[in-house]
Amino acid sequence: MKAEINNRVRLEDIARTLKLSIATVSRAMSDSSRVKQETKNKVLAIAEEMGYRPNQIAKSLSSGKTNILGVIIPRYDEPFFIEVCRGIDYYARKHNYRILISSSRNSFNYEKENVLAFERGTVDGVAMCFTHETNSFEHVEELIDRKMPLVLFDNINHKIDGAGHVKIDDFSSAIKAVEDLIKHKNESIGYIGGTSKKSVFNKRFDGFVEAHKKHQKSFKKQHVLNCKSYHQEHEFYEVFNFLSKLREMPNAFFCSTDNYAILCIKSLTKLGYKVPKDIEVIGFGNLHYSSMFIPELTCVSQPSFKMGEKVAEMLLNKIDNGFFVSDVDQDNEVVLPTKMVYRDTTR
Amino acid sequence: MKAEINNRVRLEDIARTLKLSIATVSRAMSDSSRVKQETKNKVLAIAEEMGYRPNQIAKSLSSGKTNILGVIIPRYDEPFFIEVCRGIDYYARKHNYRILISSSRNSFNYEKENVLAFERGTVDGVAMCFTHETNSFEHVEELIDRKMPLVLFDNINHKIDGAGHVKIDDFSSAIKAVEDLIKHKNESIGYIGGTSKKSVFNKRFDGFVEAHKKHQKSFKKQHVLNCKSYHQEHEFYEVFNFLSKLREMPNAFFCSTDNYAILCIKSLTKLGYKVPKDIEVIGFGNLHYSSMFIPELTCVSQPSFKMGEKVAEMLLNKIDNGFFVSDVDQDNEVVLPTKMVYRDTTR
DNA sequence: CTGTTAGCGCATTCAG
DNA sequence: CTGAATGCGCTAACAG
Repeated sequence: MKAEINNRVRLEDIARTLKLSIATVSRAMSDSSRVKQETKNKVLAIAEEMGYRPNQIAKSLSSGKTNILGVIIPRYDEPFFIEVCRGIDYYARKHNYRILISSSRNSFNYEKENVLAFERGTVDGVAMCFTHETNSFEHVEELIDRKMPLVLFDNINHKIDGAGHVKIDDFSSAIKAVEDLIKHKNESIGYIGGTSKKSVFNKRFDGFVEAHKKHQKSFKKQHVLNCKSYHQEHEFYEVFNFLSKLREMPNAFFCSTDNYAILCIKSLTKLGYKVPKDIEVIGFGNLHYSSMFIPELTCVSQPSFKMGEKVAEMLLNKIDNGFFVSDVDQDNEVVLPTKMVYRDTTR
Repeated sequence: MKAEINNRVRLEDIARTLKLSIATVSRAMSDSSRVKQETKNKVLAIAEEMGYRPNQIAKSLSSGKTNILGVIIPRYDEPFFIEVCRGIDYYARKHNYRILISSSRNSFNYEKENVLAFERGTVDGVAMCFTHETNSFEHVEELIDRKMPLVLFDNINHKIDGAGHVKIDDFSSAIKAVEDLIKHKNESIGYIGGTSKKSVFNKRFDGFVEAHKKHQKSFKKQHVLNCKSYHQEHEFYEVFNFLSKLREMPNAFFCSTDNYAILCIKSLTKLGYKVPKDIEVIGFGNLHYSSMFIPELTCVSQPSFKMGEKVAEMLLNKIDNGFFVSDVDQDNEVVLPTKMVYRDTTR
C-alpha cells in the first residue's frame, strides 16, 4: 500500500511476497551467514526483480552510521582544496564512504555553521581546513566533546587535542626554496604572499626569513607583500601595484602560492621584466595549471591529493578504531614531504 | 540513559527535564503556532543549555526529506564543474539545502554507480552532467521512474523526458567565435577540441563548420584535432605533436575549451610562433585562470556559476512543486547566453 | 536457520 | 495549547 504511494519497495514488501520475515530478508541482504544460501538467492533475485533500493536513511538511523564523511574547506575556487577533496574522496570510496563537502566561503561564521550542520548526525566524521579568519576553536573542540572523529589539514595554527592533523612542513619547504634562490647568487629576494592571518603563509614567510638568516643575508621590508585581497582580479591589481611602485626591484621572488607567483610573473612581464632572465620566481603548491603557464612555474610541490588520502585514512581509522586511537601515528599528526620542482621561472 | 551513552541529547531528554511531552518539544522546536510562546521559550532555552542538536537522520526518516541535493559531475579536476557546483551550492544553501557531490571519474560505470547511490534515499533530487562515455540512458530514466527530481546540465546529448535541462547554445557560440576569426581576415582556421564522444564538443565543432559554410569558406581536415587523451600532460603532447607535424600552419585556431586553447598557445610558442601576431587563438569557457594566462585568453565566456544557480533553481522547483512541474519554463529546458570576451590572443 | 520484538529520534495524526 | 500513540524502514537482540 505505502509502497505504491511513494513507489518504493521495502524489505517488508519482499518479505511478504516471499512469505519470510523482515529480519530474514534484512539478513539475506547483508549476506549474513545465518541465512541459508537458497533463501539468500531467492531474496536477492526478487529484490532485483522488484527494483529494491535499501533506504540509506533508515539504515543510518538504525545502525548509527551514515558512511558519509563531512569535509569543510575554506572555499571551492582554490584548486588545492579540490585536490585534497579528490584525495579524500578517492580513499573514502574505496572504503565505502562518500564525502559531503561544505565551503566556508572564507568566513569564520560559515565555518561554524558548517560544523554545526555536521553535529546533526549526517556524517560519521569530519575533515576540515580552517579559514584565514578562524581564530578561536570552541567550535571544533565542541565537535571533539561530542565524540565526532575529526581530522584537520593544511592551515593548522593550533593543535586540537583529540583531532588528527595532516600538513606539510611549510617552514622547511620555504627555506629550501629560498636557499635555492640565494644559491643562484640573487642579491636581493622579495616575498609575495597571502594574508598574514593564514598560518601556512606565515610559516612560509618565516622560512623566507630563516633562509636569509642562515646565509647571513638580509632582505628589505619594502620587498615584502602580504596581500589582503581575495578575488583574483583584486589580487592582481594589488600585486601589480606593489611591484610597479618598487624603487628597486629584487632579483628574485619567493611566493607563498602558485597563484601569487603567476600574478607576480604577469605583473613583472607587464612591467617589462623577463622571467627568469631578469628576475627569478618560485611558487608554492604545484597545481595542475602551474605547468601550463608560460613560462612553466618552478615551485615547491605540495602533495595535495596524497594529503587528502592521508586525511581520509586517519579519519576512517578514528571512526573504526574508536575515537582517540590513531594507527597512523601516535602524535595524531602526519607531516607530508614536499619537493622542489624546477621548471622555467628559475635559471 | 541512552543519552549518556552516546552523549547525545534528544527531544525526549528535553521533554523529561521540562516535564513536557516529546510532541510539544518537537512542535516548539519547529516554532509551531500550536505552542504557547512561553513554552517555546523554555524549550529553546533548555535545548540551548543542554546542547541539543536535532538528529537530521531521524528527521529525514520521519519527514521523507533530506534537504540534500545530489550532484554528479564527470570529474573534480575540471574547474568548470567546480564552478557549476559552486553555483548550485550557492543557490541551494540560500534555500536550506546542502549538496553532495559525486564524481564519475570520467567513467560511465561510476556514473551509474553514483545514480544508484542516489536512489537509496539520501538526496531529494539529483543534478547531473553526463560523462563523455555515457551513451545509454536507462539509469537516468530509472531515476525519473522512481520520481526523483532530476536536472541535467552541460553535456546533454539526449533530452530526458521529465528531467530539467540547463545548457548553453554551443553551436551558435562557436559560430560567433569562428566568425570573428573569419572577419579578422584569417585565410585558414584550425580546430582543436576534446573527444568527439562529448556532445558539447561536437556542437562546437559543428559551429566551426557552419561558420565556414556561412561565409563560403573552407577549412582543411588536417587542421582539425579531436584529442583523445585525458590527462593534462598527455593532452599537451597530443596537441604539441599534432601542431608540430602540420605542414602548413593555419592563421588561427578555435579551441573547444580554454584548456585546449592554452595547450595550443603553449605548443605554438614552443614552435616559435607568436600569439596573436602570427596566429590567433580563441578558447571556450572563460575559467578564472584564463585571464591569468600570458597572453590573456580571448574566449567564449560560459556562465558556469549561473548555470549552477539555474540548475539548483529548477531542481528545487521540481522538488517543491511536484515532479513534472517546472516554473522556470515549459520545455523543462533553459538555454543560458554566452558572450565573447576579447583579450590578448586575438588581434 | 528463521521469526518476534524492540528500538533508532523525530514528526504527526488524533484525542483531549 | 498539550499529550499519547503510531510509524518512517531498517538493524539487532533474543527466542526458538
